[in-house]
Amino acid sequence: MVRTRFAPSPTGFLHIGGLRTALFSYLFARHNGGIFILRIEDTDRTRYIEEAMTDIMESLKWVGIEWDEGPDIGGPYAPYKQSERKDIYLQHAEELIKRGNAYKCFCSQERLEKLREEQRKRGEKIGYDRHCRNLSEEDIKRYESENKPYVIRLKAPLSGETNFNDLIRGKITVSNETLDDIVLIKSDGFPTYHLANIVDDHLMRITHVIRGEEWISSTPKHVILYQSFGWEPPFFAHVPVILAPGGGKLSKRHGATTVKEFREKGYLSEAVLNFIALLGWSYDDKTEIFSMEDLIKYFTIEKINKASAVFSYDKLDWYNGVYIRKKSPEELLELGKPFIIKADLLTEDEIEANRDYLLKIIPLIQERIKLLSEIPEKIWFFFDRHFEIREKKELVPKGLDISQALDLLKKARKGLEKIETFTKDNIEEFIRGLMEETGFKTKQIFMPLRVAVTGTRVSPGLFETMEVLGKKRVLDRISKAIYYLEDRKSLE
RNA sequence: GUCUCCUUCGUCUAGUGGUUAGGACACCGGGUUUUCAACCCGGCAACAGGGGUUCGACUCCCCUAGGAGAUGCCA
Repeated sequence: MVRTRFAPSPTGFLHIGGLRTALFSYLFARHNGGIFILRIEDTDRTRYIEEAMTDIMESLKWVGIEWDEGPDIGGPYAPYKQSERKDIYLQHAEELIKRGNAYKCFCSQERLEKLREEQRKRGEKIGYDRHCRNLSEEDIKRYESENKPYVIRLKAPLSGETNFNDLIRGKITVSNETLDDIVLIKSDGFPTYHLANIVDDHLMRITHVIRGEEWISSTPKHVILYQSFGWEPPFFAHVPVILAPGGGKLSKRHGATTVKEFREKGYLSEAVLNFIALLGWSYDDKTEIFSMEDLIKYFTIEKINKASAVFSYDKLDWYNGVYIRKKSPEELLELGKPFIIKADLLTEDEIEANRDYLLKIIPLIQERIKLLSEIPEKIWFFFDRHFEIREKKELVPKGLDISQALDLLKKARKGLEKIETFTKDNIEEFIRGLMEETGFKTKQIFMPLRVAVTGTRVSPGLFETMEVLGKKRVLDRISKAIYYLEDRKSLE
């Protein structure tokens, strides 16, 4: 039985890179009918952020990643929060000391810093000098009786080499001389990532460790840890990182970085999911659109790329447009609601009261937006409370003068008024006729009407827009434009 | 500095010794058209460099360069 886990530390909101690592881990488990576990690695209380755990869970759920065991739902190997498992790690570290594979180190942090500084200065390999590795029994006893603070370190082999087989990169070998005696238990009694992670992965029967490539250089030490316990290590797969456009880490400077931010900017979860799945993984040479179901069906580790991928906001935007166009008006309205409210366009109650109207508006803008957050700016003019002719000058397009525009608007008002059933087909029939009658070019006739009715020169199709607005609004707005032009008689 | 990993169009990628090196995004051009989109058609554009191995290398090996990560009582 395949068992994978996502093991974030709650030091901030879930990053898009973390989401992808979680996704790959999740997909692998699901593809193989296995179990996916969420484990919170909160062993660094100095960086702990209260809201982080909630955010991580909400972000995962948002894209449809669901765990079978986790801190909120428990499971056969609970608890799934490392701060609640402190004793387990301590016991294991002591076990290692007994086996002669770990030792107490009484070196102060000051000494270690000084040591590193000197090593750097002399251009030597930087790392712990194993000062306490062979302390005599008496020294240890003495320090202990003095209550001197200590950490527990792993005794790494001094010679030979350690290797492991990475499912993505193949065999990775390091010379043991380059290894350090890593800290297992900190002086505050909390375990480090290395210990807690290995102990939990073993205890929780994790079969495949799928994590970011920043862990590659730690893995040999982890392998030694497994060996020291006499445990069989799991399979490892280190997935490439996501880079910012131009290289380097993805940061706020480039745009959204946390899942929460993407959500708030108006990205759809399907788009984010589809996009990140294809960042470092591919199915074939042509398929671009994948649902979660598709991903589960097709996902294999072999198709994960070795090289890191650069994040492309352009492509994400394209995906978002694709998924927005797939939505029904009802769904899109539901998704757009928070954005409409946030932009102060309508209140929650107003949205409900205008539900049918909005459902007719949505299809008109659906293929014109890439982000949900663009909805308010595309539909504002449908609401009288906000309506104004924003681009008044455009009432009189190039090639027409004011009196011609006025004449046109008046004729249009008159004709539109006569239309009994105000449908786009009937409107079109009339306006086409008006074109013939006046002899004006299409642009010259559409633009004054478009500006009068929608307030700006960019809008959805005129006939559909008019139909949705309804006869009364259309006529009122045309009248408004006429009064404006008559009043001015000139447009400076 | 040392160690490890990585390297196909601007970007995401397909490719597993013999291909006109394919697709997608972006970009450019055209079509449709009522503005903006959407849509359709077309175009631009890549095997980091140098050595090998081989009848033949994008594919295998080595070196160099570039990039990334690690080098923490952070994960």
